[in-house]
Amino acid sequence: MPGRAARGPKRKDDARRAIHGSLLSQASRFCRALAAGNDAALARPTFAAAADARPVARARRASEPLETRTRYRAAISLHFGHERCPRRTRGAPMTATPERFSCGALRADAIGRTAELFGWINRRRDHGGLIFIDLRDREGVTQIVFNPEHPSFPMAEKLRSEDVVRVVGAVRARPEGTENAKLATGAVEVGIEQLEVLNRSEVPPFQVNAEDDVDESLRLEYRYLDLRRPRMQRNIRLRHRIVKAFRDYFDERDFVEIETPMFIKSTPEGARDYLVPSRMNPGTFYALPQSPQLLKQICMISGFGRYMQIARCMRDEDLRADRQPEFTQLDVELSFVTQEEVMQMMEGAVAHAWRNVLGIDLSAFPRLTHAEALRRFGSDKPDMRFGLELVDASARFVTSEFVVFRGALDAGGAVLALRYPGGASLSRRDFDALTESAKLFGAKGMVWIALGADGVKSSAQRFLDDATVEALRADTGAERGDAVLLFADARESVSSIAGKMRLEIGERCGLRDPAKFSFCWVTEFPYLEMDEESGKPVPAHHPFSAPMPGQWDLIDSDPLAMRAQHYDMVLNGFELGSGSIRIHDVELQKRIFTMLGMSEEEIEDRFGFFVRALRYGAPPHGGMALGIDRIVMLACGEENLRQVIAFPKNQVGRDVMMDAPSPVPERLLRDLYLRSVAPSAESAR
RNA sequence: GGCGCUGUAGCUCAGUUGGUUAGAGCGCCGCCCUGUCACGGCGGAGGUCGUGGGUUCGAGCCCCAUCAGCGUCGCCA
Repeated sequence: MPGRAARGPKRKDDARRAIHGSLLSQASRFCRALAAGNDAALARPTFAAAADARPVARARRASEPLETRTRYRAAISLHFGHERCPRRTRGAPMTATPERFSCGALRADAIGRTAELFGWINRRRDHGGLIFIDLRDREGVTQIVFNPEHPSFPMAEKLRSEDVVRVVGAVRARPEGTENAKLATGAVEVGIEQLEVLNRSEVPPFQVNAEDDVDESLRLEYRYLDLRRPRMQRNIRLRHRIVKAFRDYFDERDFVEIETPMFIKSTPEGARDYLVPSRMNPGTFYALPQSPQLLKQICMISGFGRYMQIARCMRDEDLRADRQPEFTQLDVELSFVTQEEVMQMMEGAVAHAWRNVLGIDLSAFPRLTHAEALRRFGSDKPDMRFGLELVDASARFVTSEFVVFRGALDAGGAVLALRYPGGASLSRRDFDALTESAKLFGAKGMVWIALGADGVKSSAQRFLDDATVEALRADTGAERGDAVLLFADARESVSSIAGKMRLEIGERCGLRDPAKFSFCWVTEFPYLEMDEESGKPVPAHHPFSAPMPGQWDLIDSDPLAMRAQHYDMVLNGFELGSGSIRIHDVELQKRIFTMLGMSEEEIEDRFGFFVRALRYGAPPHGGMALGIDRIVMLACGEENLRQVIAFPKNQVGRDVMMDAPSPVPERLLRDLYLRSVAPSAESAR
């Protein structure tokens, strides 16, 4: 017995190492190809062939600024997707013969064996006297051949796309010259022996076997068909492996995954809550968690020391491409840690996932302070994939006669300059359009300077002397053929405008490469910010973060100058998540609440349970939460979260497959002591 | 709540200055085809041009309103 116990784990370790090793070698091949820009190795051959046959589709794709995104997706598909050689062949043989195979598993070495395959009809090629079927399952596609002499031939003539069948047949080499190099299983085919139709499919509303873009609400309505397609199979599987990598990483470091409740107390701060009425407690409501923030802090007070959870969170706010009403966080909290230790731990987790899932070794994340991020990039979530940093050109215009700039400067504002590589080739009309997009970001205007080969042109020519132009050129690092854009306004708004224009320029210049991953940390966030509505200071994030050491004294003298022990992880211009060292001192916590304008009673009512917990030996602690959906979205090269969530909501929070939310019978409302006052379908009629 | 884009066949899309019977590719249906693999060939069915109103001799096209989808600003401690 002791012997067996000792052998078990060891075997498991060996297996893990073996899998690990094979992944790493796959991954490094992938990375080498990416780095070498080896399109031949990266592009899906079927995709390339499709593009040739469809000039219209090809032209549309070529006109996309992010054509590289498609290339990247195709590349990861090769390694994680539908046509990948299966990592594990599931399902050992049920009997001696036939052996069960997945549709992506058959290779030359299976020739001569009898295979049993289950799958969907991907495509039927009927030659009258000979029928080929591409049978598809989650692993790939295998060609089945029906000869007219075989009794199943008439059945094969009736097979249609998405019918579900069981097939038994002999694995054999394809006749010489008919091998298909585009297919992993292209060397072999299965000669039919038995065909069993397990289920029929109606004609699907869109083609499951094509990579075409289909209207997204139709995809959502028939999500099960959409999920059958290689792209979504790949995304959801990649998601699983990233989540598993996180769980493994934290498990190896003695973290405990603790499930926190979905029905909790509404703490009316921050986002709008989703509410759940309580039948057993008339007139009262649970809230669904916006995050397990207080619960994970209480886990620290409970002495768990190292907590993690793949946590579902819900926020009832308007949606965006990168915001769903329910989403998933990698939630982490540790006791007795410094900010530095939390950051190292989280950076390690992400590096672990990238190495093990994507096969990419990340170097240490650069760090910048909040102030620095705003100054250099005009954003607290800078896209560090490219330079084109903002340049403060205020000093160049202090004596300028240009009223617009002088006005902004005299009012304490700033003039910011931005290099536009290759921008000199733009026409006046192009610059006008660019100015319009700047105005959409809130700019009052934009001055452009084109450093063309035939001289300098500008929208503010007569206010710019040669020395100023030369100075701006030197400041921004612009070269002949580039343009320099100038914006002037109050410091905060001009920074944000120029920051958004920087992204626009980066996009136009193809610098936002989805295959490039530029992580960074942003630190030293302001503790408080001025709420424009109320004119009162409010926490820039949440009221449980601790200020930077030694800054408590500022709370009375200069509260807005306080910095928090708060840090954000940023990837390619997306905020992946934030964390902080928390307040563990009950008096300090109450002082924050009080400063936010809460009375003693309100504190007790909303946070009494938490304040009480802090009194009983709460350890110093801190942590972080990362948005899994966004991480997976970027890892998949996708542009919106719906592509990495199996069953997402649309922009108004509807599940169009289930048709939720929906009205409920009056009786259910009565049980909950509820009455709807919404303008109902009835009253509308 | 504001702004922008989109809405034409089952799907993806064209549709000229407002002018006869609204087109293409894919899919679907039928027939033919023994080495295809986005098979091929021939034939066919399929349309409330999102909806309502207006202008006009005449509207897919112009105007107004409205609905839906997406994007975005506000919002998201």
